[in-house]
Amino acid sequence: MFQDPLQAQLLPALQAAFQELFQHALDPKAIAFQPTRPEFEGDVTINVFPFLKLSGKGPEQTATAIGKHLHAHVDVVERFNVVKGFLNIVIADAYWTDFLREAGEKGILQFPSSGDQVMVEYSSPNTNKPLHLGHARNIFLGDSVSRILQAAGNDVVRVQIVNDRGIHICKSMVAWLKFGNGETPESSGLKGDKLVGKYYVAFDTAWKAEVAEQIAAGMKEDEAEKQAPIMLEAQEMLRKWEANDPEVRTLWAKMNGWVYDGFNATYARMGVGFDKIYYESDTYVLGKKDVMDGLEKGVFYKKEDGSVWVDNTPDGLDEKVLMRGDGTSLYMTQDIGTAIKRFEEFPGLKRLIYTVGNEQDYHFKVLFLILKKLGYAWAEGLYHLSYGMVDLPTGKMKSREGTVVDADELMEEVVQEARLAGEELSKLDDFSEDEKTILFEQIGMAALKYYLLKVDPKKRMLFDPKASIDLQGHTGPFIQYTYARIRSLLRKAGEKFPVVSSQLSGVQASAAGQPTTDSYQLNQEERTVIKLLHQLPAVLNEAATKLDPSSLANHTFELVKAYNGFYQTVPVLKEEDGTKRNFRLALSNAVGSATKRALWCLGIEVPERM
RNA sequence: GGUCCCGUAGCUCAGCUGGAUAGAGCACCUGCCUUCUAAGCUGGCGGUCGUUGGUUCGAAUCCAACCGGGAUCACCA
Repeated sequence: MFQDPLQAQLLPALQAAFQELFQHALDPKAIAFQPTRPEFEGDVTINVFPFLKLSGKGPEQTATAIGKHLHAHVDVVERFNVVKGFLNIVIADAYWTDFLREAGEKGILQFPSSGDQVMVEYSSPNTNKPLHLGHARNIFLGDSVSRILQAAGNDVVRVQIVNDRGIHICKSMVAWLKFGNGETPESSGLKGDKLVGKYYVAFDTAWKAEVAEQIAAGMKEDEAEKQAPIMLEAQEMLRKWEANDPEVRTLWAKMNGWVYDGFNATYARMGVGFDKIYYESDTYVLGKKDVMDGLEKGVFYKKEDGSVWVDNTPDGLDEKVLMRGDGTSLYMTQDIGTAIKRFEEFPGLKRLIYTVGNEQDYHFKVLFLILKKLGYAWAEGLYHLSYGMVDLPTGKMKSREGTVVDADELMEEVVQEARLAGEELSKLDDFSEDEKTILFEQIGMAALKYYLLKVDPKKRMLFDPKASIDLQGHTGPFIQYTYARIRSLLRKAGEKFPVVSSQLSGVQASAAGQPTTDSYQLNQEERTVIKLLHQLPAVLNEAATKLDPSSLANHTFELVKAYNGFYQTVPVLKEEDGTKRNFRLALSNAVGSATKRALWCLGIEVPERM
């Protein structure tokens, strides 16, 4: 469990002060430390309004008394001032310089191992069509949350469950047999998932034509939709699949194989991976036994037609069917069985996080409740990482209307845009073509990932194509640029002051070998940067707790923004005072390392130059 | 209709365990490249925090109602 080291010093001191001054105990939960607003002097502010009832004194009096006591008893409290009920505390420079030294030595964004194993499920596509923008939000979110949990000390198992069976893939198979003429990814040059998606669309087109024909011949619409010959073929295909028909199974395996090749190429470019992949063709048989067990235990009940239900009305939900009357399974049946299987396979698992869109909020509420009712203690560790839909400026994405944004095309576009912008700046003349390709890939992907991750996951968001390829302002490339400038600065420092470069991780040694942490006086810009750096671990902790990368993304932006202000106004290499220069190099180094690590948590790479 | 989520600057978003004069980016206007990378930095413009009421010393933040937008409530996945 992470605790802010500064608050760890101040909190007990504050409680002791209050006890001594006013003879009352302060509830630690009632105490809120906040960063002092920039218009006042101070680093940490304590709001004493909530304590007034206990202190029996006015706000100024209370704050002043506490301030004096803290100043007298806590080393790091340099001085304080009181504005109304706000006690603004100035923390000693030595505290910040000590922190910076540690940050340089250890890195601040890797917490000690908790030993907890956490499973994160994300992506989980169907195999009948390529990945799109909606998947991109899911995948970047799941990947980033996995990284954040790892940085916070957890052992993370990344999984996805691929929906590789069902009517959807049969549709692609039927259409491919009818219209494909044996087309393959090799013969067509099409990516496997794109090829299969093409036949899914072809199915839909042919089916619609048949429906229109039958309606023209006098059939009712819903009847025509069900009775269209091609639809009957797809259903027949599904039956054969379930009967293990060898021909159907072979075709199914072949086409799914194409899709996986395509998905893997997309995942590779996204920079994400999985430790284990579940397939619904394996898991769809799971759960029936568990439902029957629940029935025996009296957790579920059976209706006259033989279907099995759970009554969740006492919990404010509805009744839910878990198994059909004919004994065949439903989505819920499989999900129950799959969850149980996972905890059997990974007995050490503490938590299981499902990254799934918020249209399934109800489904997961019911699923988790059912597993609790079945008596599984681990059900407390289940969590639905629910995220909002991605809208386009033109409205909702609809696959039927062809308004989906393809993930591969999207990535290609942002990378091309990065190339255009990069070539224009003509800063990269000495880059080889290969180096440029890598750089533009990094920049484009940073733009895309940051754009999708900076927004609170649970909120619906708008995808503006123009803004997503922006390289300026509140963007991933802006942060990368700051990092590249820091790296450049440090490279030059290494050339000009070779001795210094070996000491960058330590602030303590000046050119003369004298310790400087005790006496170093921070200027305004240094102080601002170092405080934001100091907050970063708490932000990581919050991101890990809330499973929300956006807080980390936003704070990292604030940090590098502050650093840019420092960089612009405070000389580093040009500083003649060796102590100051070393300190500023160490500060730059620490910001660079932390930035790199924070971006890593977002799945974003950093270039050494750009 | 029941349940859940959302509504903050022209646009996109922070802030929401109640606290000081509500922030950032984009856009628009302005200044800064003979000095460490100008993919940067400065300054300016821009707000009845959906509405109304309540709780409180104090509300964008909590509560209620209403308005507007969305999701969900299948023997689909």
